[in-house]
Amino acid sequence: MATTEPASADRYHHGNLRAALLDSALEVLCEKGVAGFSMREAARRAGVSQSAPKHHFGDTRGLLGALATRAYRRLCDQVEAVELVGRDVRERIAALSAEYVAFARDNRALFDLMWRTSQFDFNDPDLIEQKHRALRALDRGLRGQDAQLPDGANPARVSSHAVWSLVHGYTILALEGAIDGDTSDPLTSDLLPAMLQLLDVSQTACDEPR
Amino acid sequence: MATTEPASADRYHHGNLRAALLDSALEVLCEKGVAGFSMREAARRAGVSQSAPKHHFGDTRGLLGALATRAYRRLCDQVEAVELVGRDVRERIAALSAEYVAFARDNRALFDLMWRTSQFDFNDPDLIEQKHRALRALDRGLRGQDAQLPDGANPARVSSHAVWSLVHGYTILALEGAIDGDTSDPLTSDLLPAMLQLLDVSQTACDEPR
DNA sequence: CTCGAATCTTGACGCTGAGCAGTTTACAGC
DNA sequence: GCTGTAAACTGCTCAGCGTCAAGATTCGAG
Repeated sequence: MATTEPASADRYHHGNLRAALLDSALEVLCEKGVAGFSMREAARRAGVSQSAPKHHFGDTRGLLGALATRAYRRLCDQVEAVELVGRDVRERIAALSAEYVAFARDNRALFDLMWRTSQFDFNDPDLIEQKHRALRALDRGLRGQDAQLPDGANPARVSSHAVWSLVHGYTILALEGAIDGDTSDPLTSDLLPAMLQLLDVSQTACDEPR
Repeated sequence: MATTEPASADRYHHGNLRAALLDSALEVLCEKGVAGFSMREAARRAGVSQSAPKHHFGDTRGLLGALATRAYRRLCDQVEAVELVGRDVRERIAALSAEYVAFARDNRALFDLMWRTSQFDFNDPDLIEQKHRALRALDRGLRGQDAQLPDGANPARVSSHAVWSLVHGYTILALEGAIDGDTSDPLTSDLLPAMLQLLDVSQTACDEPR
């Protein structure tokens, strides 16, 4: 549980409470979902009093924010790991999409939390940075063939946003059961690849925006 | 407020409490969001005791479920209204997409609720029916040129699911601020149409599912 | 060693959802 | 018109929640 210290049970100062609380909070979040989350429960599982989290996270929103920060970091890491492997555009996009869906499936409550910005506030600079880092990594990885274009270039942006929107929408709808996709293994499920095939990522589009 | 009866303030039996509670609950939901929703508050605004809702909705999940049912019905009605007008495939899809985004923008808390199935249970047959009705209407409207195909036909399904996924994903990401799209007027904003243009809804796809 | 700052506990307040007993009303049968 | 039963609603109670204030304990710089 504790990362560095054994933290013998009866010490007044925990030593590594912030990390321990994040762990127990994640546990609670996964079990009970965003709606059923409770800060007291997280504190209880970390073996500290109910108001111990206050000093580290302020309030519940702060704790959830810290959890979301960690989630963005992990997603970004996984995305970046994939990105390096693939070479061909379609192949890379397919791999990234599968990774995205897999992340959502394996960290469902966390994935839920990430796109519910009303649950936490964005005063924490670390949160902002990690979120932007993840978004940039996704945008970079999901671009079409003109991936080398400077950041402001429109067509590539449209393309990556389209792919991301499609994958994100599919992820949610499939997990919610609105679409009959097989989320248990998005790699072998053929619905997402078939849909991506409909997206012409090679064309630059925007010739006539209307 | 009350739909049929004036319900003079001091009557023991409200007369139309179920509808009144749905109204006040919607009001609370819009103001406080899904997370800050409170059944007591809804009862308070309807002018009845805290436990009055129990008889009509059971518990909070039941109330939220009833709210979601109404939301599905409204979405379906709006979708069906659009569907009849457009004739050309792309034109119809564009109109439907704009309608979808507009609905989400104008009923944000409600839209949030609709895709959070963990918040309510699906024992209510009315809820199930309205949701299926809405999904079928969307699927019908968002199909490509082969819209006449029987329901089991795969390619049309893939096409409509792709469009829906893209629009749904865009809606969420744009509303969450992750994408710089203009949700204030999805009709004139050019991001969504540009993305839809990338989706080749005319081709039947699925030639090689891999 | 000392003293301030950081960390954690205890106790309290008002809020929430939920269950239970009781009160008031509507209504069908006579 | 009367009565009994079911429906609709109230009031009370309980446990759990987030948050705050005050106090106890420990750390660490000087």
